[in-house]
Amino acid sequence: MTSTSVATSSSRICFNSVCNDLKSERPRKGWQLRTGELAELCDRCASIYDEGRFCDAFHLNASGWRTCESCGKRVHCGCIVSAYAFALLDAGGILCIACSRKNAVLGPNSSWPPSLLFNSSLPERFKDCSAKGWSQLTGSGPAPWRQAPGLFNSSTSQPELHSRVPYEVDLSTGIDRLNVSERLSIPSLEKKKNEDFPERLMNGPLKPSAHDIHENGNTGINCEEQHTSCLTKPQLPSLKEDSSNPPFGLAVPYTSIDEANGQMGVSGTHLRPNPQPSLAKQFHSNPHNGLDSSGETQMRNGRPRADGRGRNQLFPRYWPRFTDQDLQQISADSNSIITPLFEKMLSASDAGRIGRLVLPKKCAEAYFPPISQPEGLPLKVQDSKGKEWIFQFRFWPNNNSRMYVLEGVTPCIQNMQLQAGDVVTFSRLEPGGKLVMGFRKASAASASEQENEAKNSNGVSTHGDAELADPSSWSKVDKSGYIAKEALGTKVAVPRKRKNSVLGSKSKRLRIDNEDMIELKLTWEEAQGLLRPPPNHVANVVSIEGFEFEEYEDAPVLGKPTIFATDKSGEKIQWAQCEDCFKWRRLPSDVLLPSKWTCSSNSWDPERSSCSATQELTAEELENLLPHCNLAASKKMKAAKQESENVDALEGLDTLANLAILGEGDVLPASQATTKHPRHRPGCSCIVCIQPPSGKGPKHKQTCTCNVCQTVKRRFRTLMLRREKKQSQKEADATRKKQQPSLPDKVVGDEPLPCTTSAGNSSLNPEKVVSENLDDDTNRLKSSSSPFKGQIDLNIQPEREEELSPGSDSGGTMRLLQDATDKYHRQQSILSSSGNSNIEVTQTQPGSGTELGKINSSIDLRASHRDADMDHPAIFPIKTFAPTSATG
DNA sequence: CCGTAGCATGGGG
DNA sequence: GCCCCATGCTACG
Repeated sequence: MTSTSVATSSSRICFNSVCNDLKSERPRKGWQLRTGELAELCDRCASIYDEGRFCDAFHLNASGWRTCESCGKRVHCGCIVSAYAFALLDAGGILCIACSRKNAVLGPNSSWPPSLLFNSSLPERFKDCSAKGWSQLTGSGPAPWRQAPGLFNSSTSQPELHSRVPYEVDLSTGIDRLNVSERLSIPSLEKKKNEDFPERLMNGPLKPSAHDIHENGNTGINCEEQHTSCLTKPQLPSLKEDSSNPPFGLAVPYTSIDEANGQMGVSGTHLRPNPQPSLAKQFHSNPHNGLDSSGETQMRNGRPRADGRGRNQLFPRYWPRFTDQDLQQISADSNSIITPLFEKMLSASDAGRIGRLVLPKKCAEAYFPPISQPEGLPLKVQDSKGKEWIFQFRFWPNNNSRMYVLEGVTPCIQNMQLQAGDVVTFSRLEPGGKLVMGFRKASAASASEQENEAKNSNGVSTHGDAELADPSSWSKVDKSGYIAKEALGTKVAVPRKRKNSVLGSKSKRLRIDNEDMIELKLTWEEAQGLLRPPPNHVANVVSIEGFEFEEYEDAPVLGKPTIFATDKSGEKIQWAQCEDCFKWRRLPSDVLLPSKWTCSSNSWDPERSSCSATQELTAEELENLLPHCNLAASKKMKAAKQESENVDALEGLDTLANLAILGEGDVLPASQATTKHPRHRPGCSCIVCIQPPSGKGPKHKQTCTCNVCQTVKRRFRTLMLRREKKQSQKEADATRKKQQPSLPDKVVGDEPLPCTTSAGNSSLNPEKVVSENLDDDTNRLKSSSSPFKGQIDLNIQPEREEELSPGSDSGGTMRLLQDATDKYHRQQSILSSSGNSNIEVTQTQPGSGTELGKINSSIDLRASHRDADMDHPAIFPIKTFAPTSATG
C-alpha cells in the first residue's frame, strides 16, 4: 500500500489502492480527492473509472452497496469514488446518478464536502436522531442524547485512502454541542480539556476550530468555518460547560438536526464533492464524517473515526476500526447502515465471569443513552448474528466521576467466544438505531494493526502478531489472566509491545494480556531441547520398557538447546550453538546455558570465547551430531535471523528459557509484571501460567488413546512397576526390621486407573510415590490402580470447555506435567493427612552427564516424540519437590 | 462458604 | 495533579 503517498502526484503508483501499477507519464485523472486534487490513476484503472465501473471492479466486496430506488441498480455508496454516483433521497434510499438526473429531483451534490459524501446516509440518520434510535427497554425516554456519530466508510479496509488524504477537515469542530443536562453535570467532563491534539480540535465548539484546522493544513476543504458558524455556533446550546463537554456523540447539534434534516434530505442529492462548501449550511457538518476531524491524528492512525465529534473525547484506542467485513458481518441487510461507534479490547475483567464490561467513559457518555442513576438502564444490544442481548448499562460513582459498565455480558461474551484481548465493537444500525455489538478476535485485531505497528519507532517487525494463532490459543488461566497455549509444530510467536498501538495503547494491562503474553508454541523436539535437568539434580533412574529414565526432583529447567555427546576420550560433553555466529562450541556436559548464549559466554573454552574463533566441528560432524530435532531447531534458528516472525518465535522460547533459568523476578523488569496473573510474569512457567486457557485443556477420558494419555498411562505403568519393585524391597527390609503397617485402602483405591493420575504420578518423586501407596499387597499396584478417578483433566482450572486444538500435544503435555505436579501435591496432601510415613526410595545419583546416553525423562514422550531415542535424550524433568511455581 | 455488587485502589497517561 | 479504568477488596445476601 502506498500509504505514504499523500499527494497523488507524489507517487508513481496508481492511486487506486488495490492497484500497484505504475502510472503512466501522464497519469490519467480519476475522482476528486478531498484536497481538491484528482486521483491519478494508471491507464487501466482510469479506464475502468471512466467507464463507471470502478466500484464494481474494486469495491465489489466492500460495504456500502445500495440499490437505486428507481431502477434497482446496485450502487456503491461507500467510497470517495462513488461519492458522486448516487443521490440521497429525502425519504431515505438513494438514486443512482442516472435516475437522479432523469428525475431531475436531485441537484448536484456539489456543495457537499467530499467527506460528507461518505455519509450518504446522513439524512436518514438524522431523522433518527431522536432517542428512538436506541433500543432501550426503559429509561432513556426522552432523554436527549446525541446520536451516534457519523458513519464513515470502513477505513481499515482501505487505510491507504486515508493516508493519502493529506488533510481532513475537522468537521466536528464545534459541533458537539448538544448536550444533555445530565451529561453536563458530569464533573469530570467539565474538567476534561485538551487531552490531546485531536481533542483539542474537537472541543472546538469552542473554538479551536478554524484556526487549528487551518494550521493543520486542511486546505482542501473549508467547511469547517461554515460548520462552526452555521452549525455549531448558532445552534450551540448555551452551555458554558460546553466547551469542555465532550460527551457528545453527535457531532450534529441537536438543534441543528431538524435543520439538517431538512437540508440533508434535500441536499442529499448533492452529487459532487466539491471541496468548497458553498452551501455549507446544509451540511452541517456532517458531523459524521468519519473523516474527520481530527484530521491529523486520524490520518496518522490511518483510520477514520466513527464520528468526528464524539471522538473528541474518545481515545484513539476506542475508535472503531471496523473493516468492511466487520460491517457486513453486523449487517446482513445491505440496506441497513452501520455506524461504528467505538470498540474496546476486552480486558481480563471484561471477559471474566463477573460479566461486567467496563465501558470507556467517553464512549458510554457519547454513544449510550444518558443515565443519571447508578442503576442505569437495560440496553438491548444485537450481536452480529442478530441475536439480541439485554445488558444493564450503568455506572458506579468513582472518584467524582463515573465508571460505566455493561452488566450481564457474560452470556454474550461466551456466545461470541470472546476472550480478553478480543475486541468488541459497538455500532448503530440504521434505520432503527439499534445498538449492535460485534467483535473481532485478537488475531484479527493484531493483523489489522500490523500496518501501524510496522511503523513503530522501535523498528521491530511486528509480524509475529500476524501469526498469532487464533485467539482461542490465548489461554485464560484464571479470571485475571491468560497464558499462551502451546501448540505442536508451530513456532513461538511473541507479540511485541506496541506502544503506539491504537488499541490498548493506554492500557498497560491490556497490553500485557495481548502483547506481553508469550505464546508458547513449540514442538516436542523444541520443548525437550529446552528442558534440562535442573542444576544439582538428583535423579531417580527408572527403567521403563527397556529404557532408563531419570526423574528429577527439582523443577524443570528450560535452557538453550544443546547437543550432548561423548568426545573421543569418552568424556561427556555438549555442543551449544552461539546465538550470534551460530558456531557450535564444546561445553562441559553439565552446564546449563541460558537460551541466549553466545561465544562470549564460553568461559569453558577461552580460545573459543569469541565468535571469530573457528568451530571445532566440521560440517559433517555436525551433521552427524545433530539430531533431527536439533537440526530443525538449528535451521529454525538461522532462519530466525532472517525472518522476523521467527525471531519473535525464538524470543518467545528464549524468554521462557531465560525465565526458567534465571528465575522469575530476577530478570524481568517490573514493568513486565503481568496483571493477568499479578504475581507472575510473562514467561512464567508455573502451573498457573502454563495452564491452557481455562477449559481449554482437554479432559481426556480413560479410554482416550491420544499420545498424551498413552504416554501417561505408560508412564504410570512404569511407575507402578517401580513402586512395586521398591515396595518389595521395602517389604523385605521391613520384614527384617519391623512390620510396616499397610495403608488404608481408601487412600489408594482400586478404581480404574485414570490417566490423570498417571500424569500426576509421573512427575512424582519416587519417594513420594512410594509413600503414597504403601499397600503391602503389591497386587494392588497393578497399573490399573490409582488413587484418582475420573478423567484426565489437563486443565487444572477449567473455566472453559474447549477442545484442545489439534496438534497441540506439546501443550497438552506441558500441562500434563504441570498437572502432574499439581496432582502430586494434592496427593501429598492426602497422604500427609492420612498419616503415612514416607518410605525412602533408593535413588541413583546420576553423574553430571545425567546418563545422557539414556532416555532421561520423567515422562516417556516417545509416543509423541519421534526422536525419543535419539542420542541426546529428551530430558523432561519435572519438579516434584517444593513446587515453587506451582502455586503461583 | 460462595458469588456478587459496589466501591476502592492504584498504575499509567 | 487529574482522569481513566483494570482490578482488588469486601460487605452482603
